[in-house]
Amino acid sequence: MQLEQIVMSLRDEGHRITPQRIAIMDYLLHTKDHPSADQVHSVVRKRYPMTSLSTVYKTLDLLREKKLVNEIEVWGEARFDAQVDEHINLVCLNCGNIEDIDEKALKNIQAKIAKKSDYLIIKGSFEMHGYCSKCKTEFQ
Amino acid sequence: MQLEQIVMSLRDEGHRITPQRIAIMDYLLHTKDHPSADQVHSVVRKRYPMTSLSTVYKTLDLLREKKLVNEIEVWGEARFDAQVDEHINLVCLNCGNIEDIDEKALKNIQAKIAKKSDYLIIKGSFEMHGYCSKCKTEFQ
DNA sequence: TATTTATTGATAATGATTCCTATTAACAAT
DNA sequence: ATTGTTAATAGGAATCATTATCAATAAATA
Repeated sequence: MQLEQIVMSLRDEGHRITPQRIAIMDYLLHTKDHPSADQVHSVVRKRYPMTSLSTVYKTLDLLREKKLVNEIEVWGEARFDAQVDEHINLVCLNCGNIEDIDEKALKNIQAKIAKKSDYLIIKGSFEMHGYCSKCKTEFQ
Repeated sequence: MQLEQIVMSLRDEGHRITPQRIAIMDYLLHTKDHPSADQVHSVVRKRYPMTSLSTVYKTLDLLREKKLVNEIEVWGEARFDAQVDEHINLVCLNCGNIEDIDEKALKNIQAKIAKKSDYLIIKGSFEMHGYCSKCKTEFQ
């Protein structure tokens, strides 16, 4: 999704477009870091020093509600990602790095479970934990 | 896994077997609640009032390290489960209820990802979020 | 340009988890 | 069975991510 589209859809729903919100969205759209709220704050602050941590939290809440960002919990901390399509998050147990990986079979599984279980399924959240390419040499 | 086996394997590794540890393990082995540390504490306390929350946390840490319990994060809170085989956790977005569901295809996916990615995969963690049978009528 | 009110920033409050340490008790050795 | 060693416990303090509060600010509209 493009920044322009996101801005328009937010504006359409009556939300105000502030420099802080643009900076946060722009950063998330262009990074693969899966940053925490605190990381978002320090990165955005470099260009927009007037951005507070409260605002970062509130903006991330808004973007999550609108399903414009995905949130996963790692080590008791929320990590954010503009990739909102169904995918698997690879989480490094050593350095905390996160990578996205696509897997077509997820859709099938999701459909199967939706049938099999008595839950009304809204979304999947799939993680695999291990050691990333940089860390794995130390741990095998 | 049976309580007896767990006790033996812990003792073999030099860990002491205390009434608190037995009570915690016994509860986890016999519930489907996926309780939080606090819930474990209050349930165990009914039978063993001398059990402290610190001890619950430390016992859960130990059991997690020994891969005798599974831990997942829901709403910023850890939830525990004696089911340690690969499975999917169904999480209710309304009441926080968690159910386990088996899905053979997970093994295939895990194998595929292990090949496809450059991560050294240790374990998977699969969740599907939605509304449980009790809650879903209010939300559709 | 003025008006309305959502948003922001700063700080306090919350709550799950971890840390700390004197006391207790499991268990091995006697 | 008794004792000694030391892991485990209790309970309170500390930590830290997140949420709540609210006066000041600035988008958006007329």
